[in-house]
Amino acid sequence: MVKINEVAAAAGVSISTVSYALSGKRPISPATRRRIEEAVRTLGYSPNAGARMLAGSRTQIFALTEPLRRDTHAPTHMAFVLATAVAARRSDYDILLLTDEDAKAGMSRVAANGLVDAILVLDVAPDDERVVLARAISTPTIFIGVPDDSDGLVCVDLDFAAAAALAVDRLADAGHTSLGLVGQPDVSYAKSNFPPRVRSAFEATAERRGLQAAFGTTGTKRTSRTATRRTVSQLLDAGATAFVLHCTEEAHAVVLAELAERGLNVPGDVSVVSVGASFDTGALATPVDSIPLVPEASCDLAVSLAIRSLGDDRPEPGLRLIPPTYESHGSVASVHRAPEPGPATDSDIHREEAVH
Amino acid sequence: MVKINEVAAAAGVSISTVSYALSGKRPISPATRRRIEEAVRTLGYSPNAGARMLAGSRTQIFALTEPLRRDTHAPTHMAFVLATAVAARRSDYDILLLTDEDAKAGMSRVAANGLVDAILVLDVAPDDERVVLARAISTPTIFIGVPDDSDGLVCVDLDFAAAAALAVDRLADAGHTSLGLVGQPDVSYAKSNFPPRVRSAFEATAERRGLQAAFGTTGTKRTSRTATRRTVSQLLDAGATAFVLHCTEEAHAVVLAELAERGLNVPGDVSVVSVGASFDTGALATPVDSIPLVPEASCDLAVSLAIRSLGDDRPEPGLRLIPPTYESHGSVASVHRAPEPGPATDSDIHREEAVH
DNA sequence: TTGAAAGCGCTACCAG
DNA sequence: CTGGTAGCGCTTTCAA
Repeated sequence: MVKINEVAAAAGVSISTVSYALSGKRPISPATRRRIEEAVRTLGYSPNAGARMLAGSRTQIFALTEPLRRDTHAPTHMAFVLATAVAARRSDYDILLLTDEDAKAGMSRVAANGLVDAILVLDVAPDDERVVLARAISTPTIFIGVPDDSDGLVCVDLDFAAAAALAVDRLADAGHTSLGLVGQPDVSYAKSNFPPRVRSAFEATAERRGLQAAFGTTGTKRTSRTATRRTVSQLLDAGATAFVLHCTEEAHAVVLAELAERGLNVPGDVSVVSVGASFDTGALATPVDSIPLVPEASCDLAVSLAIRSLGDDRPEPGLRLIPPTYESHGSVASVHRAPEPGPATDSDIHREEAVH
Repeated sequence: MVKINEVAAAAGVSISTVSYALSGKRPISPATRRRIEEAVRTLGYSPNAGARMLAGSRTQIFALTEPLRRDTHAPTHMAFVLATAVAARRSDYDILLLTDEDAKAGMSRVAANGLVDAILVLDVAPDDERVVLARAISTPTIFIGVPDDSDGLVCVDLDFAAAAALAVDRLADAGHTSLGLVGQPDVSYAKSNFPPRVRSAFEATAERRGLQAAFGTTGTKRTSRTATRRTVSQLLDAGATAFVLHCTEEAHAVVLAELAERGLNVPGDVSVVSVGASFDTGALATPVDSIPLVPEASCDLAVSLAIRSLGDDRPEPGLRLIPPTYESHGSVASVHRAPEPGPATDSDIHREEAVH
């Protein structure tokens, strides 16, 4: 492994000059800079990571903690890991994986031994145990996701509540008066932080707009075809003319297939909007309007906050909620014929039932 | 961050004694050892990672390179990453993620700057570009998967060929004379290293045993329900009375559903064996015999080889193929009635058709 | 069984 | 604009 003194010798300068040329922390004459860069290239020099850490107290490594529970949706998770890694590399950072059985052990360790400059927290649970730990350590920590108690933390996420509200508003504007939400498997409402946010915003906005709102999940522990089908039919029975989907790609496909089988046309008979999907809903059998969850958006922001945490303008603690965007794919249509007013009672209007 | 001299002071010994007590590289009297451990605990000492790297030239970090192509099957991939991380932590190693757009860049970098002690290569392609690089760098590199040209490399993998052969043999022993292989999406046969190994061993063993063998994939770029269904019916049309499955969990479910819909009973009418699955085939609607791919097996071995590479008994280059194991779940039955010998010609016997 | 001290390769301060 | 050099915190000889 070639070291800095060899580069210095090859370029005919001192090692401090090489160091400064590489870090850009002080002006170097174009001539010497060129000679140094030349030497670096021909010798294939790359500064020793350990020495750098020790001397500079910057490791150029971020830890990424991910509990990897059994019910984690692998594709989405992978998209976040990838997006984080790419964003980090853009700023010359590497990612150290912390998949500890006991998430706290890994975080404490890297916080204590100075292996990483900051910690990024993925797959945040409502009552995440990493929250208390983050407050205790001095290593800057950024949450990608919002725990119940986010006091004093720096958190980044899609504004799921606004996304759900946006979906409901669009459908309401199109004249729909009865909506159905096809949600995640039951377990996600306890273990993850965002499904509940979607659900309550869905219900609250529907209530505000005076719409009927029904809710159903796509399984117990994981997405199941039969549970999804059952939910679709129950939501239809409840009178839904529009669906909000907050579920896996497979569940999207099942919902669309189920509607097609019943001869229901999208958007002719039923309108559909997807919320928080991180795959391309335009590529489904029936393209579906989407208010997507964009991993790159959250992860880029998280990385830039992590980097800022190391400098002077440390970011204020608080939530950074990314505003939702609406992608049209033609799956929402206005309701033209007046809705047949059945013998609806007041209590029906605000009904919201869990279907499992 | 508390440092070694503080521990030494607290324990009333020299810093070298602390260092040796922690590394166990020389005998320490029980009394001093106790005092040191005590001090370490109360002070919460953890040796500075950078200093350790610099002085000891051991980083306690392994790089894990994973190209993360679009067609990567996320759940399987995640299982391997997790298994690697867990195995590494057991030996006090952390995992640095290398998801570079350009895999080679990351590997060269960590090899040049000494950030990692060894590199683990995941998701190996037949003509993987990381192969040439691995030969060029001095950082020990372990492949989890087998590239076409594995000369001089240390590779670990399930013996997919033996697994496929075992499946065919079991079915042949049960009296089946016509087998169908439900494989991966087409693209995997070019981009991945193991699907071709399964397919060719399947065909070769069938030929050796004098069986008919037909082959079909589960999609073009990714697993699709319709493609899988079509393959099932084409294999049945080809006369298959037994299926070997080498596909995703979803595809397994589709195959079983398709058989059930046709009133075909498993194992009464059709026998089924799964090869290379890393999920629980016993938990499917119809439990299926399995010759599983166990991520832990490959990853544990890979990690132990990586560690050995750092010591004196460096492992010889070469393939370490893990022998397959057979898990019964009752999905294979003997064929009792003699097979009706249709007007089979010689060319039919060895027919093998790709169904897409 | 224990200590003292020489580096590991780099960053960043102090000089010039 | 450029050099010299003192550490960074640890591991590991060399001595006792």
